[in-house]
Amino acid sequence: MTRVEQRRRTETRILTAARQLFGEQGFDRTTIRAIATRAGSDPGLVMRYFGSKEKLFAQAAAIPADGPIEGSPEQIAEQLIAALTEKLADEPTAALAALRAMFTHPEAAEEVRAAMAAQQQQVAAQLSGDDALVRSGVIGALTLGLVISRHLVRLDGLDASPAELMAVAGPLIEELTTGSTEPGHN
Amino acid sequence: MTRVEQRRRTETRILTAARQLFGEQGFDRTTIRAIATRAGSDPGLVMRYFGSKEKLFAQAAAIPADGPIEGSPEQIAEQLIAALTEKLADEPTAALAALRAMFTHPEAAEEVRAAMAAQQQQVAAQLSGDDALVRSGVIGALTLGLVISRHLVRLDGLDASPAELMAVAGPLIEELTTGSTEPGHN
DNA sequence: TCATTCGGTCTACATGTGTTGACTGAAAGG
DNA sequence: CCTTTCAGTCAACACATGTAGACCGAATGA
Repeated sequence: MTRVEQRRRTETRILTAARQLFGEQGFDRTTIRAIATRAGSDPGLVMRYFGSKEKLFAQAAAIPADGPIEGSPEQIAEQLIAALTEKLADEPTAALAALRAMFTHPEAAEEVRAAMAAQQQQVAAQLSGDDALVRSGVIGALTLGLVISRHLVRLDGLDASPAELMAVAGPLIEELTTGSTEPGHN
Repeated sequence: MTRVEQRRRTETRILTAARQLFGEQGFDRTTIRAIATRAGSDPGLVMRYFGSKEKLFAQAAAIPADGPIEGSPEQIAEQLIAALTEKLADEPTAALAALRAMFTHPEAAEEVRAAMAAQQQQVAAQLSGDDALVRSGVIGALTLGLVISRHLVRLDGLDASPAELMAVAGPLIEELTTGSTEPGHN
């Protein structure tokens, strides 16, 4: 087996193991030794290939960017619902690591905040009413709450199929995007 | 100063410092030494008074139980909205520790899950429709998402006043409790 | 007043962690 | 074929942490 190929395989195994463990236990409770063991490798090698635990985490917990969101409020709602349905699908190991580490690891917190803020700005720009930012924020909060409740907390009713969940949550998002409170305070 | 009084004061200072630090940094990143320092005390004393870091955390991160929730769907909605408004108020240091530790500390996770499940069961029991459990679960998820987004993530639009937030989120809860999807699947 | 309790402080230990560096053997390439 | 490179392994170090125990001085109570 050629050397570059071998190296690539090992790096992949380490990265996969890191993603799993960071996602299962968070940053602090995950040790380099545990990652190496699960990857069938060695702590020293992990360090040599990724530099430090921090750098390894940065690579493992990168959040894949959502596609752009634009159009009329109805189209916005449609895209948000599609995106959320995807996030509720099973085994989203990619963002799980960042999500779990978010509360104890400052960099992960920034990662998540940035990802959420980006989507929120896009949505708010298309909504009318002076509470557009609040409404888009609530959309983000609802999304975050659903993902966390399902995948991290494993809350009782949230283990239903994505379709069933969206049958309940979908109308909420539509209401948040299209149903505008009239301008002017109460 | 009498001895019992002195002891009570010191214990209180330690418990307060513990709540703050656990809430700010989570369980793993909070050290006994840091707690002792913030409390103007000593690590050994913390151990002697609380037994272990685990026991101290258990006392510091106990979640105050919500009052019972019951009545017609309209009354349910009203009570849920009142409870959420309270949770969105500023400085909820009590549950913050448990909330932040939830994702890395198994016991804290159980604590939060139990608290949420309890409320969820009460709500679901009063709702009609065969998706009652899902709807009450989504209520819990929305609540969790809002609290986390506001206090932990500090998401952009969520720094509005509780009143403004509830003007947006309130109708969602009403819809989830009163607006029932008709029995029978789609 | 004198012995005792106990809040408080200090030091030390065992352990687990990230990280480093030396070493080994096989692939690479002239 | 011989030298160089490099993936992989092993042992060790420096450090932080939870925890235990010795010690000191003031409040307590007989």
